[in-house]
Amino acid sequence: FYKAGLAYQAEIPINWCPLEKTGLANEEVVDGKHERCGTLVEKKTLNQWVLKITEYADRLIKDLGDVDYLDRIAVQQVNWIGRSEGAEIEFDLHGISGQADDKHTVTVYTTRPDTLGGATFVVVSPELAQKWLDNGWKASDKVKDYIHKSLNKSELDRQDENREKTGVDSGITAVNPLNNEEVPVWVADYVLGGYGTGAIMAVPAHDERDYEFAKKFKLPIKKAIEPKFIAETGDSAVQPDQDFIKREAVCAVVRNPKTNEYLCISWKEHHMNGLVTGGLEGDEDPVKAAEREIREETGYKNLRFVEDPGIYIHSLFYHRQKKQNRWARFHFLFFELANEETEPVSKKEAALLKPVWKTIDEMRSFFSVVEGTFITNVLDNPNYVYTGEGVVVDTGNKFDGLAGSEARHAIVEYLFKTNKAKHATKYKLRDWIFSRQHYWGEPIPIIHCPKDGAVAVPDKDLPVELPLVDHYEPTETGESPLAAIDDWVNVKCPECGGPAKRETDTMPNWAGSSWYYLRYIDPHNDQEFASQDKLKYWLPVDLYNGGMEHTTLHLLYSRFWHKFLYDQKLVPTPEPYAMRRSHGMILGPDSQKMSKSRGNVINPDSIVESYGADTLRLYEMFMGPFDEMTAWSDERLAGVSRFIHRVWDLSQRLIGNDKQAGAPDGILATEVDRMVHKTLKKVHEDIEGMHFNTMVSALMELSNFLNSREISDRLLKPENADTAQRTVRTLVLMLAPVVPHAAEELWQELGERESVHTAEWPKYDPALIKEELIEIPIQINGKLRATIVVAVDVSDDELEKLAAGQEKVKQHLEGHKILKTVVVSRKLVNFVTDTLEVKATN
RNA sequence: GCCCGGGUGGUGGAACGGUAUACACGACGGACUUAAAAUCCGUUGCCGCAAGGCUUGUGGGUUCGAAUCCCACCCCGGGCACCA
Repeated sequence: FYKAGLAYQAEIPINWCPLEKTGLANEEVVDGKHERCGTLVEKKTLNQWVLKITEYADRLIKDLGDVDYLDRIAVQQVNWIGRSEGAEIEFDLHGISGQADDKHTVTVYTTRPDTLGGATFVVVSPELAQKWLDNGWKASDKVKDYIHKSLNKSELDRQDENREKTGVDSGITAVNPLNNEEVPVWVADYVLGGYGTGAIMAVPAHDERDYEFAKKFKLPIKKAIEPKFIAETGDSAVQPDQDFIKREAVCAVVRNPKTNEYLCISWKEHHMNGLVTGGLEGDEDPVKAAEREIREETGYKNLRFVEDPGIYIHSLFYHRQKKQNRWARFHFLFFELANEETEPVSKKEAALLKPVWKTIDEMRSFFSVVEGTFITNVLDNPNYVYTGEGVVVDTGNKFDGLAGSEARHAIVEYLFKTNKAKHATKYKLRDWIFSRQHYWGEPIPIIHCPKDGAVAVPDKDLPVELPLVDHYEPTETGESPLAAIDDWVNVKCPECGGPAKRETDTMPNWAGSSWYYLRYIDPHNDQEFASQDKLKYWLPVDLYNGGMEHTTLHLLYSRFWHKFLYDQKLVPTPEPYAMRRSHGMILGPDSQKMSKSRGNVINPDSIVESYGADTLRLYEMFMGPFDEMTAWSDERLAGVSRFIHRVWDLSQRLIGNDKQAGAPDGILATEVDRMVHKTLKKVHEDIEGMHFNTMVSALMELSNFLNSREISDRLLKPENADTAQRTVRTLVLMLAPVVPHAAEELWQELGERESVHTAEWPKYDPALIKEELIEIPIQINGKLRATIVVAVDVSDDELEKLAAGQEKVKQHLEGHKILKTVVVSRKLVNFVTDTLEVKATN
């Protein structure tokens, strides 16, 4: 990695465990404590080796398309990498001296440049502010104090604060490049130093975090966009090839103060439910227009105008009566009912729609218009912040009317001309901190020379092995314990031959686990980690199953590592694992996670001791879907054990029938073969789909079938020995994957000398599975009323006739007219009658 | 808060839009036994003597037909979490 330019050293604040005196990876810290020892974690800045996994971020996302991972695993990987597309925008700063490069600017990262007009302040992270201080910014003591305190906050402090935002006015101002407005710059630790540029433009009108901060510190809130909703489904979905007719309109929110319900409208023709709305005629006063619409549509005439909160939304829909695409800009106006007096509504309106009163909760499920959720949110929450897409307003007509990505693009392009903005892509994924200060772990093969700097250990001296020591206690300084071992540390520089020192940090556990599967392919090779031929033969790994706890870090590191080797032409595939699945967890008998403190731990060894490994294995396969959690149950375990005994006894009896006299029972053979091959098909498919629980069910069903009095009596007759032998062989082969030990013994008893596990997997014969008779359900109005058994090749007409002739069916059809008959070939018959009413019961 | 899963009998769980509750556990009844365990046979979604009715978290929708598809909501589990 180092030679390829993908490893570097940096001063990095890390989590430090004061008890074990070692740096910790983020994943070793839980709730501010070291996961292993429970010690409170501290912050410490150390010089660390780091691998540039972020350079592979895009490929790690894109190549997920070429592999078959369990959905949620792929999704978790994508979320963890956290790619976001946005823009970097530069604000000029006033009132700062000595900032980096004397540029006196701050660059912010945003995914929403379309909301730039609503940026009423800028927030920089304490980390960035500290940099400014280092570069000579003369901040007030209060500001310096805040920066200092936030940088020294431990993980626990950060979480303890319950997310109450803190911050301080820096005294600096910034110029919004879109409208040249001068806005204050604040320092606050809700902005992360490690993400983006470490600074943001705050748009309180369209970002919940900024809104919270603005509220707390009484900063201005300015609207930059008006919500835009497009109907994409249902009756009013916009027609793709039609222009939009734009209308200014009002939307009346009418509350009945007595009941706290709101006046809604239900359109009769199409399924559309919303509020009272209407177009503005000419330069009509909006309040007047709203009152007129309320009267016309609902008849309520005594209204009290409450307020105009300045809410406008854009709603794009298809107007069915007018047959046109509409783009309505609704002006929301709030009214209360003075009294419930109404006047008659015109016939025309009454035919179209009817008024209904709904509470906010009822509105949620009632509304079918696209803006429905927005309306209930606004009514429900006085602090509702709209963060969705919208139409840009208030930019002096430069960008007004544009929306969404079009607006974002236009604004960035415009600012790009004056070097004030550019498109940028950011990731949540950070580079991989690769240093540990343990004794254990692979030593990082670097030699530090005062003259040549960090030099890679020459290939011929690899691998660097850990020295044998009596003690490997940690040191006080944060250096690896290896630093104290002089004759190991002190070496000659491979470049200049002068005195130099080995790197004493070691690699994390993840290092080895990133590529162990490659070594498994060729474990005795002493020339290379594996031969190219063997790698070509075996890679990629066909199926990698592992716990969910390794679906982000280990899996991501491992894929990165493999891709690096691929780039170095050391492995033949870009991805290590073709398929990735994950098993669920087995919970204790109390349905809780197993843990010593709960005392609900099941020890597999004791199960093996009392029931045997076959029972344990089969039970685990049977207990539930492979990838879901299930609670342990001793009773069910015993049930599985009983099954094994039954199938064992059955097999013994079948094997015992090796006499061959008389004419075999052909009907029995057909029946048994059909069942065996049906099971074979199911078992095969279930193994492929990893549905092991139903695979075991199928085997149980087969066993029950063969054990039934009717079948087993005949199967044990000497003349049917061939059928018995054939059956038991297939049965044993199918049992082999789930009860390997018992199956192996039975296999030997069948006279085989090779292992059952190397025997060829049986194939099912589709011809044997074919049924001659099938059972057909007969429904009336979708309800099962009878079943009939018919020949497989029955025609639809015949089927209908047979169905109609059934006694039960006749009974239920009596007095009803058949409106329609649905016949699904060889599947089902459904009679639809004139009424769904059922005969009254007395 | 966001992103994934999931919600079906007393229990674990089955079910290409087409007979809901396969398979197993438990429970109940019976056989064998002096007795118990083990084993074997039978019954077992709920209501009802029955005919029949009801039932897949809740409420709507699509369909001849929905556990399954669509919308809204509730609950449980997991992951991420001030990522702009």
